[in-house]
Amino acid sequence: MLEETFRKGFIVPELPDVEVYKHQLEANGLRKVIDHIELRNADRMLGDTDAEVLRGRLAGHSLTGTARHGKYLFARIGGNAWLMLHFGMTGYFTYGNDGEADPRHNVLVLFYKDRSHLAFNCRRKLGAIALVENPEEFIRKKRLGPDAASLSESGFSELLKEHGGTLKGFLMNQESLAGLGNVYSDEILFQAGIHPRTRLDSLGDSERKAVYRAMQKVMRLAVEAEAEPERMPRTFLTPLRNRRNAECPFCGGPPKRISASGRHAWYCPCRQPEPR
DNA sequence: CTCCATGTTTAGAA
DNA sequence: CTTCTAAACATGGA
Repeated sequence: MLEETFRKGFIVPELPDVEVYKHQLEANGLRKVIDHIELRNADRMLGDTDAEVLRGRLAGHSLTGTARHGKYLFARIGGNAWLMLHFGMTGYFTYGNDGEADPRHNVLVLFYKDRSHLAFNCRRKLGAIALVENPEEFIRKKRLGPDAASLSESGFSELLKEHGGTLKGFLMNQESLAGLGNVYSDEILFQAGIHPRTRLDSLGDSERKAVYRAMQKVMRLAVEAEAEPERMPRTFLTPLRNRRNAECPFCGGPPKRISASGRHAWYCPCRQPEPR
């Protein structure tokens, strides 16, 4: 069996990507005994977690379940211990049999007794690896907002009313809403037909509802496309980012790029008019 | 060689 | 208090 790489190239993991990683972990990494693990150049990603303690908690044990909050993935080790992974800007999994291709920048490899292995590849090492006792407490300590995929429409509307600033900033701030980053916040606003610099206090009920519906739609379709831009619907803006001669799927014109909330926001004026 | 992409943390300004 | 901006981190690609 060939090495199976689930992600290649330059992809920035956000909620839909991490949801896909969660499915990969569930399909390939659970209920098999880990023989040993390898940590490579992972010191700065481990934070307070002691490498030897992590080694001891994983070797000889199995992962028994998964959880996700925002961009954080948790794998249950058993008892009161979870392995927490954050994919930063360049993280992804590979899975294969021992002795096969071993990509550079693997920071954590779980070698199973059945001679397969699951590797966490993190080229820029801006992600994180940790041993966590209680995911809920971890989420509280990080001050993360509610998971974007777990909110009801009314819960989302209330959340919008509790915060200020711009829509783009709200969607990207993990403390207001957990899971979305630069790429998907743009996609949601493009699908909703609302300008990224729209202020929260100027939104009406119908606009709050439109953002919620677009958020649900974008996340569902992105996961269905396994978070690969080229497999997303033709009406998505995401595959056109940073592409030369890109044409808006609705008007044929070139999408625009502006600075918003410290990032480059892509949008199209044909359906996202300047606010006020 | 420089600049850029991105998430998160931290610092500081308004 | 909130909101916004910018730098730092790592590293390959343009």
